[in-house]
Amino acid sequence: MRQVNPEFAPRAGLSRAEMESLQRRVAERAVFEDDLGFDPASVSLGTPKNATLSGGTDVPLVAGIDQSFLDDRALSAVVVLRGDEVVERVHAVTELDLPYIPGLLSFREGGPILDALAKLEHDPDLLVFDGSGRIHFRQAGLATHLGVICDVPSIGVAKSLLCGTPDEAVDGRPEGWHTPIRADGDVDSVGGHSATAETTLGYAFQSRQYDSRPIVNPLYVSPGHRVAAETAVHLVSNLSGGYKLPEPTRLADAYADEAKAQYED
DNA sequence: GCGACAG
DNA sequence: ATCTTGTCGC
Repeated sequence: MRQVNPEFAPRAGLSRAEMESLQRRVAERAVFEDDLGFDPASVSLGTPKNATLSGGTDVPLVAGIDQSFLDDRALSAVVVLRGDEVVERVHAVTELDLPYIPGLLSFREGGPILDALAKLEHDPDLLVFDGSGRIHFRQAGLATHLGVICDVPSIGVAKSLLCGTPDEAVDGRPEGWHTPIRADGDVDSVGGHSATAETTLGYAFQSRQYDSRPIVNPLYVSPGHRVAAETAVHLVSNLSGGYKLPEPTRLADAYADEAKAQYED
């Protein structure tokens, strides 16, 4: 798929200040409102195998993206779904030039992910990333950064909270429960995007819970680009199928491990 | 100086 | 993220 805004692509050799500055420019360009180009209700698993809805529009293509690692190389995996059907899987192995630094994840994994996305024959209507979108110090997490570069609607699904504060305690909640993640002092207001105590950056969302002991932590869902926080949770809910992680992410995760085996000596 | 932090 | 055995439950 094509990079509509390549000027935001993470380049190697930037200073920390330059990376943070680029993130602010990304956040200014990001749209945290619905501009999907498709009906969110048409995104679901268990959609009939036919590729067309009653209205004549195509069922949206949803891509799940995840990484695995081999020494100092990243393996980025992308799985594209139409309903519950896998229509394409691609992966790329890329040298890493940065360590993991909280807040700068897109500079470590962004390049590898773009390499994988470039191999796609199908153009996804929605990108689902493993990590944060707007829930980020400069409101430009991985999902936002890559969503803006591709100018495709995107969502961030993280397994832990980078910053911000949940409205309510998140422990032991039932499936389907969700509560806003509000901006706090760690979050900067950027461009037209405020970061007051009322600003909803995303949601904690309980996708799965068991009747028994081990309490499952919620997911932290946030808008990447061209989607509202409320819609992002709705979409992730629609993409959930019996497991904690939404299906696109779960399949990309499994594919990243599967493909990794082919490169291990 | 202290705290706190996606993958 | 990654390193890893057993164990509990549907």
